[in-house]
Amino acid sequence: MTLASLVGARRSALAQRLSHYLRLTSDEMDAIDALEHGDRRLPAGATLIDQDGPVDMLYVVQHGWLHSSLRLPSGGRQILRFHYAGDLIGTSSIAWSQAAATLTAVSDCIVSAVPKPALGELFATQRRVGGLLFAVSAAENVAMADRLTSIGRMDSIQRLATLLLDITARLRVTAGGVVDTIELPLTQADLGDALGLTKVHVNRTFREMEARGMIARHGRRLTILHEAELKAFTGFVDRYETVATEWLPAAAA
Amino acid sequence: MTLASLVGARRSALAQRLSHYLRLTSDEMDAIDALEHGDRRLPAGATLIDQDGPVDMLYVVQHGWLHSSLRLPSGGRQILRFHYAGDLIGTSSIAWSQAAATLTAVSDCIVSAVPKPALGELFATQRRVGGLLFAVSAAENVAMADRLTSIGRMDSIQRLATLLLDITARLRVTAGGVVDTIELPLTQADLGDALGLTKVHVNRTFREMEARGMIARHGRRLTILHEAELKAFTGFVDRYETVATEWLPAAAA
DNA sequence: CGCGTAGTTGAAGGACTTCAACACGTGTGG
DNA sequence: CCACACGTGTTGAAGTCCTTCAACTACGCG
Repeated sequence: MTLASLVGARRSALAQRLSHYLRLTSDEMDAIDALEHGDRRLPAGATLIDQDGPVDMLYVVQHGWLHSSLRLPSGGRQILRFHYAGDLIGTSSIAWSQAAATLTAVSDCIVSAVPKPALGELFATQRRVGGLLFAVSAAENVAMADRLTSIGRMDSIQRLATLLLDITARLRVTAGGVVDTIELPLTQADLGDALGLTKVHVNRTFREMEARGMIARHGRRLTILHEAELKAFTGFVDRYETVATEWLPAAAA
Repeated sequence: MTLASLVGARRSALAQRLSHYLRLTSDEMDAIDALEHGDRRLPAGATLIDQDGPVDMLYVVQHGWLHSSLRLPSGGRQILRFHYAGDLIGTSSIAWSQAAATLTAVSDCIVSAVPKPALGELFATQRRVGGLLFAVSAAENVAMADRLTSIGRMDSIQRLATLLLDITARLRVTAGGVVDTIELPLTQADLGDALGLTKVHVNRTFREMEARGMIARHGRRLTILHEAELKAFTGFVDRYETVATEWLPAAAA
């Protein structure tokens, strides 16, 4: 038992996330909390990690959201995914000592640093948690595959609709309860970089979706009007709702 | 020590792959070999797992290659990635009990079945191997991000070039030595589904690349003529060459 | 030899891009 | 306090890349 657990201090967002999938013992939660070595506050727009720069840390998102992106030789940019509270990010530093992607804060954020060896220790000492992290990583892989499919095989309306559904689904987890209106801190240029479109065409797509009554916008506030229809239309599946855990061994004594 | 290791029987392709990244103890290799419960032989074109079908197994590719794909409500198909000897596939079954994607044999294949609980046991008993699998999964994530960027932000020539470079790089690992000519068992329709293009346009792109002297084709045999230039042109990076392991704990005694 | 699959080509059309201009809101310095 | 700059959003017109449709060729296999 750590002091944190005795005094009931707030758990790491990672521990909260993982306990959503699996009932963790307090030893396991303590071990996850103990990964973190210091918080870092990021204003919206700040860069946490820069592509091709050296990295020896991972981070846990505690609050706010970020995105990871790749810069192209030709000058373009592709936004790869968005990261929310409870996500373990910068995992490319696990496989290499150079960052594969750039991490940028979308909103004001708080992230906690995790040294790589601490994660190694977690795999060694907590029998189940490593497996659970692997499962979450597999789920993220599938979510990325969905994005790939969206960009490779759908038109601009479906692409944008899928992304908006994805963002609202993820934001709801932290917001709690039913939310159908979200505050989007992304520019249309950002959305274009995420969708493989130009900002001009993102704008036209927004207006077309409004004209069809799919969404409503007021400034940066965006409302999805017919969510069920939109999900059917795009074939959207929330990959983060559940993760199977029955295959994991029992927790260590 | 298992019998297999005593008599020097062939190691699982997964053990071979992992020992490329990290010097494994014979205990660790035995544990990895012990994951596998029976081989399965697949002719080219056969389906190993069908999207939305039930799954309770993972597979290790021992020989040949496969691809995973998603079918769209609209009838289209997106090929997500190719899997080669040493890959652990069907990992979406780790996170759910339904398959997220379809797995299809590209060439004649041999795969070994791995029950999910066996993998859980591996995470519990082999301190380092779980972490290594997590690192490999992180690398796969980045490779997928590269594909996403390719499809989202590149024109057809760059997309096709990137894919061809990727395939030759991966095939070389098993072929061993320098190979600049590969036998492509993929149809142009397959390539289109992988690249987010139509088969017609894949054909035109091939011919354009030939005309520019980038590649040569004779039937299904394909030669990359100026690999270095092509890599610079596309910004291709082989994400599987190395995986950092210095952060892993020491092997169990 | 004929049939099916894969590859190839042309012509027309459409989705998205590019370029360019303007509108709007916000913050900052004169 | 207003002028101005700047980032973001919006719109039009022209152009490009890729798709669609349709036909035809080449190849392998019964």
